Amino acid sequence: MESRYNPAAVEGKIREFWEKNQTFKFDENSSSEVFSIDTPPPTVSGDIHMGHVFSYSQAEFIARYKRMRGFNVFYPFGLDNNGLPTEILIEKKFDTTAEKLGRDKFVELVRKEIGSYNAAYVELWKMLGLSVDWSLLYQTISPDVQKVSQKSFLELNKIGRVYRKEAPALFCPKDKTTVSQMELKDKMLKSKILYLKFSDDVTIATTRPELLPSCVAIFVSPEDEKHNGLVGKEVAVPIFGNRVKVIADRRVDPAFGTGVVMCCTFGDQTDIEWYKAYNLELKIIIDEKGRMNHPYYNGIKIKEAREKIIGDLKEKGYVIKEQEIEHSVNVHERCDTEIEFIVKKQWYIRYLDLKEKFLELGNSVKWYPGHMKVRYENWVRGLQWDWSISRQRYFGVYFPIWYCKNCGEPIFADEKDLPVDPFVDKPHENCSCGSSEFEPEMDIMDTWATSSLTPEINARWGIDGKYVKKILPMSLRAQAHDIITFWAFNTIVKSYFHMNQIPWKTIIINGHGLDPKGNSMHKSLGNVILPDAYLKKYGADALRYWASSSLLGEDNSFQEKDVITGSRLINKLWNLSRFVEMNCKEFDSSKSASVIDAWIMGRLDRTIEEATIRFDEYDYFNARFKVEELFWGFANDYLEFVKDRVYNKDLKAAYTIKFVLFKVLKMLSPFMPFVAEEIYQQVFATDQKFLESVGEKHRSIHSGGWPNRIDVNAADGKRGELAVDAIIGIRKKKHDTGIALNEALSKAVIYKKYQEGLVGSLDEVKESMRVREIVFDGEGEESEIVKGIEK
RNA sequence: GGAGGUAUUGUCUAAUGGUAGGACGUCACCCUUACACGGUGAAGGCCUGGGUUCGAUUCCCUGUACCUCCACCA
Repeated sequence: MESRYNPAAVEGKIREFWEKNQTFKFDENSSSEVFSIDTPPPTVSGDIHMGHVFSYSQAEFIARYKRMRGFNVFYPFGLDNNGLPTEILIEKKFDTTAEKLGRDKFVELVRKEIGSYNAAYVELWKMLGLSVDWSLLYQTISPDVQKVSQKSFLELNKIGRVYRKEAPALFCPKDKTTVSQMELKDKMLKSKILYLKFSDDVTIATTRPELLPSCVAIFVSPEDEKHNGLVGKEVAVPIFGNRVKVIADRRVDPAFGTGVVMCCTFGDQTDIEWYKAYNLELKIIIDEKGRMNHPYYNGIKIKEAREKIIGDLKEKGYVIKEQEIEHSVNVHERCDTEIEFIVKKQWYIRYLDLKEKFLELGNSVKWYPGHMKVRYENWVRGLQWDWSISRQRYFGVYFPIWYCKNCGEPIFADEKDLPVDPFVDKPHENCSCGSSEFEPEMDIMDTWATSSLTPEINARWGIDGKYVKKILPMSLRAQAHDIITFWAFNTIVKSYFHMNQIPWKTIIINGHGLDPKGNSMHKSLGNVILPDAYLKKYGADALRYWASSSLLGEDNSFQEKDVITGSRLINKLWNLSRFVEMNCKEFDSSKSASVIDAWIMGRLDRTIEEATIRFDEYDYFNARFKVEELFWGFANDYLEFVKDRVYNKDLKAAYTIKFVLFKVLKMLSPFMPFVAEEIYQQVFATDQKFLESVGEKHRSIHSGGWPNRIDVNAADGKRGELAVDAIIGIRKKKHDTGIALNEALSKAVIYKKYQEGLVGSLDEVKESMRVREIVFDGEGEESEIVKGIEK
């Protein structure tokens, strides 16, 4: 072995070794129980940062553990490269927009460009040592996945779960697309609130004066005595002069503004509720390009419209008061643009009637940590809308639909033709009205409509179906907590509709990797930390060590020192292995009589038990913690105590060291797979005699052989503990009196009460600390063992 | 406004109904034939206020702070 561990060189070599041996290949013919893992396909929209490293590593520890436990692990990977994020990526790169290029050219450009991003992504994940079966790689934009997604849509249509409806939709004027509830965030914005005089007794405070032409009613609170008298009357809208009714509704807060609200179609969600509840008129004044289409404005932009009408209102004396306020508004999370409402025909998935069912399904999945289920339940209970899946964008999965140019009827594609591109393909038959002229559905599907199908995609449902029976429901879903409400939820929805079962038996929810100050990493904050430099400097194992440094579900800030700690552990493991290579070539695997050997074996046994229990609960952190605890005791105490025995050709001590290292290496290998594999190959794989003694037969350390409990002599182990305490006591005395640890002592004095307990292990204590004679004298304090030492 | 989570030394993070372990940093000592990318040792901590208990950092309640999600914001 090299005297120094070189992660960069070793990791490359080991990756090749795994690839050549197909170590992580899912074995289709195996009779072993399958463990299938559903992992998030990362959005291909920018760089992979430490946050990704953090969460993906955590699922990976489980994959490696399960594989070693003998499961036939199905561990696929996906790339989410359709939809808006991908479009924005390419638009930025070429400083253009889809609108400028036109649909066809734009889609072609994205398709061409996306390949290089994919490759870079996969490369980095490989560098990090994800034990994925890369032959199972999927992309959400691939024809196969489009097929699955379109099939899902057709199936939902068959069972009456999709419908098309003209409905108010959240709309982003900048991206020119409808967005879902999920894509909104709050933002504090400075704004003006105007107090507008509608009549002598009606003054309305509004931040959206430009919506005045779409004012269809006025609302007051039923408890508002000041304005109660107005209910039922009609009031004229300033400038436009049309008369609108005053209605009482409890959604009005009499204390806000003037206590009187105008309802415009639409300014916010309450407007929509009122519109529905009171069957109000619909006045659309913002078009799909985000421009005002009311004649008064003549096609100008929303912000310009606001300026224009404020000027007009002031001029005509309608403005009583004007205030600067700061209020939070709904903005599109990707571009920070204020959200508008438009009315449009959209495809929806109808599921509001199934809340109870979804709660029940959520209950049949095991959640780790358990409290994450509550978030899911809150989301389901609070659902108010069906799922809108239409997006007015270009690059994504197309709806498999055409509309008859004559009668407008939608024509659904045939399942056997999937995937279809409605812009290129045509229906096989004429419309029932006789027309043969069709136009394609212009919209694409919401990306979640596709990524909610990852279990079905992995199972190749609708492709060749080859894994449907083998892997569904999947054993495990791993994801972060921020997308419980859509990814986890929507996946459950789709699995229920298509498979009538839960998508996975267990879900683990990881936290976020944060920046060193504890803030989440965002490009806009400029605090994104990329793994590349750290990967180069410390290696993948050390980064993975950081990723395993907090409990499942907890956030953890990235600290370089944690990576350094990981590389210290790696270094120690390496050097200890070198010791074994140099000194433990010869060994005797028969039972040792040493109580100190029994002590370390006892600790090893307990560690195996605990690490196994922890891992089975997806508590990788404490599994690692227990093993590490044992390892440092093994390296700094046990090895130091028995070194002299090994130098003096004690072959049983040599075997004990080799044995413990072997088991520790196995248990650390899910966390630091590269160095573990390298040591396994160099020290153990070629040692036939040792492999036979432990019954090991795996080519790779990761292929199997998670340690089983070992047979230990508990009584000897207990005596060993006292001997170790005595040794540590002498070591401390040596330190306190300034005697070097390797210096010989003529005598050590141990308190009398320990005499009995040390019968049979005195020689080992003497040998470890190089003491010629041990005598017993004195009573001593509670926890003290050693009274004194003499040179 | 609602829901969930978190609060441990200078920093990051565990465990625990009987005053807390590790890492980095700090200090002291040691180049002991695997490792100075090392070893031995030291100093340093349980957010506030209640309650349960013989005893609480740990359980319960309250407050405060922070994080996440949801709703609202005329």
